[in-house]
Amino acid sequence: MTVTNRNTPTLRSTYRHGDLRRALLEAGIDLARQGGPDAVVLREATRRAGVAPNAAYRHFANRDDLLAAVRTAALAAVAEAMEAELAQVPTTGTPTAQAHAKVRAVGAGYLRFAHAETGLFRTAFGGRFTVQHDPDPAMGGATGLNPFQHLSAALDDLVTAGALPPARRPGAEYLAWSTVHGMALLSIDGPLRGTPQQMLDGLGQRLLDMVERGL
Amino acid sequence: MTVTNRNTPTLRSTYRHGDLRRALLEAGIDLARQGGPDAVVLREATRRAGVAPNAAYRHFANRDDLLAAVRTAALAAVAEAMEAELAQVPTTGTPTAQAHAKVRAVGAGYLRFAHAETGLFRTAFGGRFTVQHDPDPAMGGATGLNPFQHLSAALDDLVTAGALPPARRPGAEYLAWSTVHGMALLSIDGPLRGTPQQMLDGLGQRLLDMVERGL
DNA sequence: TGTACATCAGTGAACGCGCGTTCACTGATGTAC
DNA sequence: TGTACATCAGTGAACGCGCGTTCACTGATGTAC
Repeated sequence: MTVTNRNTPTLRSTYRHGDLRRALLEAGIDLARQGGPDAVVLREATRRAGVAPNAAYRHFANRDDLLAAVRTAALAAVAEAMEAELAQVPTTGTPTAQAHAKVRAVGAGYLRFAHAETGLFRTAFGGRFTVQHDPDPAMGGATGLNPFQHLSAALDDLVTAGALPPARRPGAEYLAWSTVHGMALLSIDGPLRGTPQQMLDGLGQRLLDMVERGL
Repeated sequence: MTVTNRNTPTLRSTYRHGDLRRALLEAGIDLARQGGPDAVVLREATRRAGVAPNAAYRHFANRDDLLAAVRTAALAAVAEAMEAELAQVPTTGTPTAQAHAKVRAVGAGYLRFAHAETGLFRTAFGGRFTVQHDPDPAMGGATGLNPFQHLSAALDDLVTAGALPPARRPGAEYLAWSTVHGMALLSIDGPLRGTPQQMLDGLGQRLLDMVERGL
């Protein structure tokens, strides 16, 4: 692992702390998990890492830089939740049925993540955010696809299976995403807050029915 | 207007400032309009009203109390946007057509408001919020209906007109609201940010098509 | 109508808070000879 | 292998900031007689 090369800048294999960057990032993720993006406080992260406040500046340009790293991790976690749902889609059944199931899996993963990991969800999608259109290993699970790309892929499958007219494909991800994003937020901050998971799941399924019929 | 009664606490008709409560509230609304809920800063509101910071405590219990008043005003503004759209629904046409048009009007009002008054929208629906189920003059326009109640009424009309099976009515407001809420947020904070109003309107119409078909 | 009094809206000054960030530093580690 | 040196991760102390909020006050206004 430790390859020192005369011609390239020397990379130290260890730091005094061990791996302070990772420790700070993980503290940040924990803070986000509990309190959303505003809870990602640089000083608190250093406190949890057992280090002086300014030590963070060796690893992150500033507080926003740390927050951005936390957000990337949160996006990856959303992608993993989707992948967990996708993995449960049976490979039996018609291509059409499978394609529909995949779209539902992506949506259900999103909704369940929002409910189970509220703080991380709000960190990923709570403030301003954009989506990348190219796979990025940092943002996905095994596949390297981010949440948006999982949705796109599922919709493409729907077209391939003949379950969605190609003419309706453009922009469809924004319609589907809107739907599921809205319910996620209503269930976190809005009037659906406090609704038991079971009812939320039922409502989520009705929502996905609506999208299937409506797209 | 000034009725002084021996048996009830005396109500002064004027204050030194004139009406500091209103001045602070309006400053707060202005701050929210420009920067969302976090921008509603008590000290800044007093600055704009030309008054010492602590003067606010004569009229609001604390900063949260001021924010709550601003939020109520923001909700009323959303309701008014909906009412403006509803007023344009032609009274000709079948009851079914009218009912559909009303649902669309409510949705379009919501989406347009989110785009035109981003800060107020985020103040109304950005953080934790609940909806009242009883009309409250403070929250509505002429009707006193809040945004949620407008949506409910429109869906009821859809059932009455026979365009929505009664069995599907319960919970339908959450499905419809989710859809439109999600797009509103994607167009404010998400990947739809910066999309021109015209395209957003088109996407919004497709979204409402989807809801109509899917409900 | 005039005067003494009570009310209470707004003042002026100060508080503690926790934050992000900068500075000059120190001393453990890796490197060159 | 040993020694002198350079690097740079983490330290310690301090900063200015703007915030919400509390305190004792003052003086314009309305009220009672």
